[in-house]
Amino acid sequence: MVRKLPRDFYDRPALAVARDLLGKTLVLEKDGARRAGRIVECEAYVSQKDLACHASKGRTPRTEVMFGPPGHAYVYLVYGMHHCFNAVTGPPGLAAAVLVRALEPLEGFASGARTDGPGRLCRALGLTRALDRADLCGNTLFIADAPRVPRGAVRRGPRIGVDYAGAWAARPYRFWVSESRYLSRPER
DNA sequence: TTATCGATGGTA
DNA sequence: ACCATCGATAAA
Repeated sequence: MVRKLPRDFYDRPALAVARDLLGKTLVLEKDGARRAGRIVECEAYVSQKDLACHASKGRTPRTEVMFGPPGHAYVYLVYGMHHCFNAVTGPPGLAAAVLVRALEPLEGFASGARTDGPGRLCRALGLTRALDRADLCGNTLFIADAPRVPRGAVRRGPRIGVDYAGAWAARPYRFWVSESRYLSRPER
């Protein structure tokens, strides 16, 4: 059994957390079933000033968790049907999070289940807003430590689907493991 | 293969 | 009215 990431891991800038989450293992234990996948793609939403970050519109019931302590889940519904999972980062008062966009399946997934894409991975895990605000240092939903992905295997580029965010949309806040076959967008 | 489009509901 | 998406369908 590998070590669960401690709260300190999340208590850093979202960009650092995003980069370091590559290679780590996202685990959901539910009804005695354990599902786990290796994070191969994620995006940082860095602060309230980040126009692509949901918290940029201020503190609301939905975004409240991002303003709270690090190491909690922010799970929301997009387009009326897809859930997206984020890990809240940084100290209380700084609203930031990392969106997990793709997993390499490791354990417990139905055969043929797809984990490439933020909506698909949540569906494959059975992860919904029931776990919004869950403590990632708890025993249901957490991220386990795993070997660091070497610098040469990490790529970064603009985030997906945030063209409305002006200059923020162009910033290279998306990180992925080069040559993974499980990316939400094929590489090259 | 790429391109386009509709589903669907919480949020503001 | 707007989406941090996805799957189906059409075109080529």
